[in-house]
Amino acid sequence: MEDEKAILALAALAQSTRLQAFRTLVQHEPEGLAAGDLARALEVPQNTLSAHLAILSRADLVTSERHSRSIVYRANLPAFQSIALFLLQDCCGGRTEICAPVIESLKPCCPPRGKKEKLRA
Amino acid sequence: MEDEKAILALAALAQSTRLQAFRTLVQHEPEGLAAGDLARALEVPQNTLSAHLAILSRADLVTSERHSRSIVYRANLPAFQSIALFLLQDCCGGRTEICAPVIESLKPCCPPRGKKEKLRA
DNA sequence: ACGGTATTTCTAGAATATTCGAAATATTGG
DNA sequence: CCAATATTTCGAATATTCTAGAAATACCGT
Repeated sequence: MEDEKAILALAALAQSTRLQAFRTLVQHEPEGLAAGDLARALEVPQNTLSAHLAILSRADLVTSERHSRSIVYRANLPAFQSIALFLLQDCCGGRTEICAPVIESLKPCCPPRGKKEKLRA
Repeated sequence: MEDEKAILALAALAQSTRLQAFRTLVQHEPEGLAAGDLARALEVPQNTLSAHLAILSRADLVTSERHSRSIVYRANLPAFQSIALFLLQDCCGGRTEICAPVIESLKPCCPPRGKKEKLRA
């Protein structure tokens, strides 16, 4: 991932309405959420949200698909993973020991495979 | 980590000079780099870089310490880890299966330190 | 085709960000 | 204290972002 893409994505998430929107879309994976429903959920005018969704879309963090009258938005999880990876590798690239703690912290949240969901803690 | 802090950090990194600056500081851990040296390395006027460093600092992504005449900046790696964690957990919170691939991708980059070395809880 | 619904585009004002020269501030050595 | 060095603050020009009302566009059911 090139810097420009990463910057686009970071900037897209660096705004409260958009961060909330992305979060909400993640929670509604994989069904997605119509633009209007999302606007209602976030209590934001539809045209304002539309602008934010356009920014998230340009950053490739969300995808959209028309479903009859509505346009259903979905979080683009692979793209999001790429951003996270880019950030961490950017830092790991120089310093191997930096990411290990992050991985450790992540494990309880995301059992890499197999084990039952222990995450109810 | 609250949203506001995360947004501050994301916005701080969502700018090419600042992203470069942070990256460079990570590579110079743990010695750090004087503001002037960093400006020279990035080929940016000192006062311009100063403004960017102030933003990174306000976002808690870098720390600074005076060393005689120079002010030495360092990447705040724990804070950076928090951001990465925040982003990933934000997403993992709703969807457990999302982070696993990220962890997988991260492993080759950051061997979990063969030893059980429990990096400082 | 018409009326109703869903979403986006247009537009514009206010707020914020970026850049950098010039001036100001802090620190050290003599 | 003075001169030299390192960094930050100030000021101003330019550019971008955020917001939302109004208008336009796309779609569906009848």
